[in-house]
Amino acid sequence: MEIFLKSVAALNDETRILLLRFLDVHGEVCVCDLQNSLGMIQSRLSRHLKILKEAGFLRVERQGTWAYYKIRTPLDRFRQEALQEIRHLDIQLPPRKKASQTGECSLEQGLC
Amino acid sequence: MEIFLKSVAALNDETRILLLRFLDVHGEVCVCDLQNSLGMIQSRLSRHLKILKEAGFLRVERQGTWAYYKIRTPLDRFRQEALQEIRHLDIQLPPRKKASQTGECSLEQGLC
DNA sequence: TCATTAAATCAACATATGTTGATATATAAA
DNA sequence: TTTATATATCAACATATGTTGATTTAATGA
Repeated sequence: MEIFLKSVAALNDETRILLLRFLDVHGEVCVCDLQNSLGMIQSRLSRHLKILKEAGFLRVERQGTWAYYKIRTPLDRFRQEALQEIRHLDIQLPPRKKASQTGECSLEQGLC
Repeated sequence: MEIFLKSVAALNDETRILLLRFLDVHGEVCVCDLQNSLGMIQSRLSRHLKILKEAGFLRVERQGTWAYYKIRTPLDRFRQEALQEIRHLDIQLPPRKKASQTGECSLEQGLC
């Protein structure tokens, strides 16, 4: 499918808009932290992150078992414009919980 | 719904992309001519034209029983950018059949 | 090797969206 | 008013997409 059509399809979901906004604000975030911050289950996040990545919005960098996602740079003109629109949306953005970095990301603490 | 989200939803369909491209090239076109040109049934066109209009892409002007649709001007930044992307898509655009203007648009000739 | 854990994938289900044919609405003309 | 015609809307159906819980995969460390 054309990359433009794929980009539009990727943008057509509120969960993915929230993800883009969150990553736009917080930079590089692992799936584990997204789970804790956004209160979403892992399979849901994994699905949406994949769609955004394949539409050219995100880049993923693996570090051990963690996968860190961030907005891809540079973005082409259309995706940049879309991101700008997303910045102007009235979104309640939950705070980032850095569970993985503080070692809280374990079964004992029930966070992941 | 936010107008941005509505715009994205409107763009997320190949029929509507084709309609935008067709109206971008041919200017003001009535539903009847769209039927003949694009080979689509009327209810399908009516649905998609409504969605594009409500997303701010199109304007409709009534003349008697005819409804002429065209790209709204001016378009805001994001929609303008989307239209530009659509101009670069590789779309097979069927020729315009001006049935309504040449009087061919009648039941006798089986065009409408 | 075995156990642990983060992330990806899968299967089942629910919801949303597009297509079609039929019907309703509205304008124009006889 | 009656008829014809362009467009809009509706109902039924099919397909696409999102959510969830379970399973699989892959990397790490004991």
